[in-house]
Amino acid sequence: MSRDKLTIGHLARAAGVNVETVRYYQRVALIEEPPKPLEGYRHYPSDTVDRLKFIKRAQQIGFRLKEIAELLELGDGNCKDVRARAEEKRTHIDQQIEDLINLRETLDTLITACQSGNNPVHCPIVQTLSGKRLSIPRSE
Amino acid sequence: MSRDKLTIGHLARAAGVNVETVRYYQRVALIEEPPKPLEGYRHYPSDTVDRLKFIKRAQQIGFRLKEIAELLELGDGNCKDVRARAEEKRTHIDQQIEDLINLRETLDTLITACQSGNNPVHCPIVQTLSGKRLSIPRSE
DNA sequence: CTTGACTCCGTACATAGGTACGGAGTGTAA
DNA sequence: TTACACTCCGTACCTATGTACGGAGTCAAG
Repeated sequence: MSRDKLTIGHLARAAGVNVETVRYYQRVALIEEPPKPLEGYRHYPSDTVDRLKFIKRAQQIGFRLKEIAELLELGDGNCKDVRARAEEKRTHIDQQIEDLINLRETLDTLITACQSGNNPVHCPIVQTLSGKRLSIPRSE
Repeated sequence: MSRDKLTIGHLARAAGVNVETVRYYQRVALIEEPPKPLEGYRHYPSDTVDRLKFIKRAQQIGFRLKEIAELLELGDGNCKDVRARAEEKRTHIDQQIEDLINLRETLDTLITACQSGNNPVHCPIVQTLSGKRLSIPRSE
């Protein structure tokens, strides 16, 4: 399997990304740039399609490119290390969720005050942001 | 009240921000740059301290500078409009929370598979990201 | 009057993840 | 063979939110 050689355009279409994105990933060493033949275009092994899809999937579940690069280096056979990364990620996501929930509560408080107060001259939200009322939780 | 005139350094310290940040806010028209006197330094009204603090508080509850600029333009006395912005923001935060919760579940599934499977050669996480197992929810 | 701290101003750099452009070379189908 | 699509390559640009730098001017204390 995986015998085809692709040009960058075919590679990009196969993986569902932009050609420029492929070049960008080469620049940041996420994928390898095949040598340029003396004449003609570069040939990409079709494995690279999988690698690109891997990258996109990992991005979707919240890894950033730097982390994905590490995952790819760990590669297969380092299950424990990979799992550790995923767990770190999970902890971080958890914190983000908590922060957002706090934020939502603050907004709710403001919105409610705004609806009930109905003071057209001194909007409670503006008042609060101006530091004259209520309190804002410290940020993350 | 608010009769003092401040130099940019005093302004920045009073508001708890960096001098460069003040300049930046001027560049993006979030605060006004007072005219430069023929000699000496610019004088900032101390109201600007409040404005800077407003900006920082609004940032803490999740508004970005562009949105804050809009809030400041709406200003006081437009309670309904301000509330509408806050509600939009709330809706968006809600969506973010939902996305993150989905993401967390996906990670949990992967982590669990990784712990129970314990296959050192084919890490379930790597397998999944390689598109050979399970499924990843589409992103936001 | 000198020294040190501060301001002014334009510009570059930083992060993260790309996108866009322009000119030159190449591949291919009619 | 000509036209058109594609590649190659370097570079600039984009969003968002600032930070850093360097040289010149200014202010205030001693």
